[in-house]
Amino acid sequence: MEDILFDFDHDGSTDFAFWGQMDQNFQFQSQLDTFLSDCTAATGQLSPWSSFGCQSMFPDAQLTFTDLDVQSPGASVIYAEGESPCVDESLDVTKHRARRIVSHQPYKVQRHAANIRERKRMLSINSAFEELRCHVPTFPYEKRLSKIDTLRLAIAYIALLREILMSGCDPKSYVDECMKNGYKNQTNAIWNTSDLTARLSWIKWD
DNA sequence: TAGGCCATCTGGTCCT
DNA sequence: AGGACCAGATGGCCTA
Repeated sequence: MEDILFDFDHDGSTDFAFWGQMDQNFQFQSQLDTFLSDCTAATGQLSPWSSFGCQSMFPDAQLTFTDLDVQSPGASVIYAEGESPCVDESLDVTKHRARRIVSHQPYKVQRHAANIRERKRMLSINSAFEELRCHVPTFPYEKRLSKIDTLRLAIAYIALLREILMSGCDPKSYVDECMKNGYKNQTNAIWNTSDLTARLSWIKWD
């Protein structure tokens, strides 16, 4: 489980923070869309996201309207020029806090949003890798290919398929021939050709 | 325990 | 201006 923190500054005067325990296996994809759209829709009022969406995403989460530096774990506070932490409990404290937070909250909000977009982007890249893994030949007992191995094997596989096409031979007999005699047109092959042809031998060609 | 792989955060740059 | 893309840094997990 990982501690996470979301903080917001909607209209420059209101500030609230959210944090809770997040399961590492949390399925982001669908939730991210909701999160981003709710962030966009958020106004000075308590948003649907804060009261409902968060709780559905993070069952044991806490939602508070509070001063970030007091309650949020690990949150850093940037003080405005000439300011220092104040212990006065007057109304000025509220203004002081608001001004202090305003100075850095917009950046943090943008950064959180950018982080989420980046995570979403990486998810789409990873799903593409998963799809690619399904299209490259692997041994039944082989462990999951890494990203770099997936790319290299895919390159070698495409090259070999091109060779098969150019040769006009029966694919299976071409692979058998490669197994026996080695792959003749191997150039700059990062992926070991015998590995590739051995993988291809597992393919049911008919 | 070192090295490989991966997810995430972050700041910079480019593009729309 | 905001989002997409990218690469570097960092830390966690797993395996030899």
